Amino acid sequence: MRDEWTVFSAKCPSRHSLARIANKWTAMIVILLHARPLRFGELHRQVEGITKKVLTDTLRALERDGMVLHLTHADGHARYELTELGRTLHEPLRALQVWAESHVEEVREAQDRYDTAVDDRTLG
Amino acid sequence: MRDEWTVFSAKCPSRHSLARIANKWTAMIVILLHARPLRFGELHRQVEGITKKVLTDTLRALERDGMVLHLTHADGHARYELTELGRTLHEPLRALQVWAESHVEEVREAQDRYDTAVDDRTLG
DNA sequence: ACGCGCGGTTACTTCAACGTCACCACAAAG
DNA sequence: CTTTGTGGTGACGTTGAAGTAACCGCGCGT
Repeated sequence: MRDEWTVFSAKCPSRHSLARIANKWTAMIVILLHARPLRFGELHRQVEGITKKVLTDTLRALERDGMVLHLTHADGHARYELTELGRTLHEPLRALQVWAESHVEEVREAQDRYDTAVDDRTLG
Repeated sequence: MRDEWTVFSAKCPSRHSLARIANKWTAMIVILLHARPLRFGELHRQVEGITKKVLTDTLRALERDGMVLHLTHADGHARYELTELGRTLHEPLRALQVWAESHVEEVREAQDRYDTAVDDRTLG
């Protein structure tokens, strides 16, 4: 491998990490787990639209990459929680959420402009 | 739509924005374009492993969402560049790159631990 | 005039993500 | 001891994202 070990080189391991964290499900799960450990069903309800399968797959992937732990608590229930490593992800991912929510209008307007421009071109 | 207008509600438009920006190709393109406007071929060479099709698709999507412009410069060549809106994305996405590149080792170790733990379980 | 590289587009294929549904172990409630 | 809810797993099908390859108009060099 050459010196520059960046996400821009296809085979650099950081490319895999980037793909894992630059992902909407990862972002939502990490943000929720940052507040407190959650049970499977709690996550499933809070992340609207995710299926049980995708939720389990994502949680397993996050466990494998060392961002999430699955631990049985004192009350006998298992909960998912962030590892040290996972905690360091919260700030950057939370920034994405903030961006997405605070620029909704600008994005919608841009889409409208783009779509009517395309319509004008195709319809003459 | 109810009051809470967050990425966690499936039909909130911010969910679409989150999906667009929480994406490895988006991240790489925005980071590169932040330095300076680039031509198609320059982007294609710098984002290793991306195909022309995926690159065009991603650029069109970013144009539509108001993050990127496609402008012909004084030298007669068209270049892609960030809009005002697109510039505001650089910092959060750059943070993802930094994270990915600086935690390569920790992630690799976690994967090793996870995989050997799974092996131990399945192989007895 | 001719080939060549650039910046795509298009048609078709492949593959990974995701959805659906059935099922299961376990625990608590009735 | 049946029923209900939780927390999954696994098989299977579908969709959408991405890969492949061929092609094309344009400008540039020769």
